[in-house]
This record gives sequence, structure tokens and C-alpha cells, in this order.
Amino acid sequence: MHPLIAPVCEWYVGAARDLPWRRESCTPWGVMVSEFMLQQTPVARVLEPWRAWLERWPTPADLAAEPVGEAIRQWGRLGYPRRAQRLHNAAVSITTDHGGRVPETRDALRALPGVGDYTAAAIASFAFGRAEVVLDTNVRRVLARAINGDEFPPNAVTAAEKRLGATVMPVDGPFPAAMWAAASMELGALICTARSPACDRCPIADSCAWVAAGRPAHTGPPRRGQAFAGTDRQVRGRIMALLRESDIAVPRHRIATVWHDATQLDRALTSLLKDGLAVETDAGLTLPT
DNA sequence: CAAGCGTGGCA
DNA sequence: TTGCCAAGCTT
Repeated sequence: MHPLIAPVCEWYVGAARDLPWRRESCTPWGVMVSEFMLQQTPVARVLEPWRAWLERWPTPADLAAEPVGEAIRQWGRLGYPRRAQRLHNAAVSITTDHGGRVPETRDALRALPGVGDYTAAAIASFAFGRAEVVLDTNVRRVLARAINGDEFPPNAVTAAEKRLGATVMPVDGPFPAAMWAAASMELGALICTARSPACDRCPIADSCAWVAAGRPAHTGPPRRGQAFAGTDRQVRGRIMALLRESDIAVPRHRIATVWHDATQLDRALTSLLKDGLAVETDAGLTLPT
């Protein structure tokens, strides 16, 4: 057993947040919805939308029975509305191809729209207790610091990180792999954070390679940021907000009021139509049916 | 594989 | 204030 496992898991027992998708009563579908919503979105902003979503659609079949536009509308301001579209598509696939039950294996999960390596491993682990290497941004940062002595992991997941994750994951012993996955994520979220790590409260600070090295600043390629103001993303966001709030088709002249640059507006709208996040009728634009 | 994809809070 | 960051996925 890797020496990090016991202290991190024991810390987790006393420090874990009581998140609704971690409760025993939460269904695999509830776990899956949480994972989609948490992709690039903080926990605090997911709590209420998650509750409302599960109340409206308690099973994949409930969601699959409605138009994808309803999923996009219900998604609200969570951001990246294509996640709602893909979650709906995944619900349809689960209903038609998996008997209405969320698949249990990483490979079957990975085949669903919107489910990548991380989300497949996370659902298999948290919903079904399977032993999978769960590599999210938190775990990657914990491993980068504690084992490699780097402040931050590489920009994209590397083969070396996957090997390291597999090496550290417990195979037997007192701490299940799924517990390690949740505990190492929680450590990254609460203690070993990106901006201001609380090493004074960290259960593995005394064996952390980064702390031992004097917490050196990140070297190597700059971490890519995300511009937003003035980008097509911002324009798309404004258009989608308009469509979500309207029960009827929104004419193009009303769409035009949300952005000053007609060229950029047209580019954004065209991309939304291409992505299937909006559709055009004679009366104007609507969410897809 | 680097770039594109929303949104809001916090340092 | 502005930039960074938040349980990533797809092409």
C-alpha cells in the first residue's frame, strides 16, 4: 500500500463535505448528473441545480422522454450548455441501449456522449465502488506536489500520470480504491488547492515532495488561461440566455440586440445552430425540440 | 493536440 | 480591477 493512502483516507473520514451525491441514498443517475455538472464548474454552484434536476428527472428515462431543449433550459446558467445536450443524449442511450440503468463499467460509461476518461472512472468508482484510476484536476495536483515535487501537473494528462495513478491506487487492504479516489480529490479541493494550499493543515505535508523542496514555484510551459470577455463564447452565452428565457421563437432582430458586432454575432449564432444548441424556424430561433 | 467551449467568485 | 480557477470533453 502506498504510504499516502492511509493518512489521506483517515483525514477524509473526518473532513469530507456532506455533498448530496455522496450520500448512500443517491442513485447512480444522481452521481452521473453531478459529474456532468461538475465538469469545470465549482461545487457551490452545482448544489441547487443538481437538486432541481433530480427532482424533475429522477431517472434517465424521465429526462430522455423530454426534448433536449428542455435539458438545455433546465441547465440554466451553469455554463457550457453542450453538457446539458450531451447529458440528454446520454440519457437517451441509457434508456434505449442499457435498459434504463446507468452502466457500471468504465468502458460502457466511456462510450456515452459527454463521458471522457475522468467522468467514466468517477461514475464507476463513486456510483458502483469499482476500482478505477480517477484523475481529475485535484488528484493530479496532489500527485504532482506530493510525489513529483511540482507545484502543478502538466496541461494535459500524460501517460506517466496514469501510471502513477495506477501505482498509488490501493488494490486491497483497509481502504477501498473508491475511498482513495474520493479522499485524494477532496484533499485537492479543500487543502492542496491551486492558489493557496493549506500545507499547515495537510495530513501528508511531512512526506510531501513539494513541501520538502521548499514549495518551488511552477516552471515549464505556462498554464493556458481562458479569455472570455469579447470572445465568441460570451456572445454564444448571451444568445443562449435569450433562448432559455423565451417560451416562443426569438426573431433575429431581437437576437441582434445582445451584441454590437454583427459579424461576430452571426458567427456565434451560426456555430450554435451547427452545434444543435439552437434551431431556426420562420418565426426565429428556439431551443432544439 | 491545441483550441474552443460559459459562468461567476475570489485573490 | 483583472486574471485565475473550478470533479473536462470533443475535434
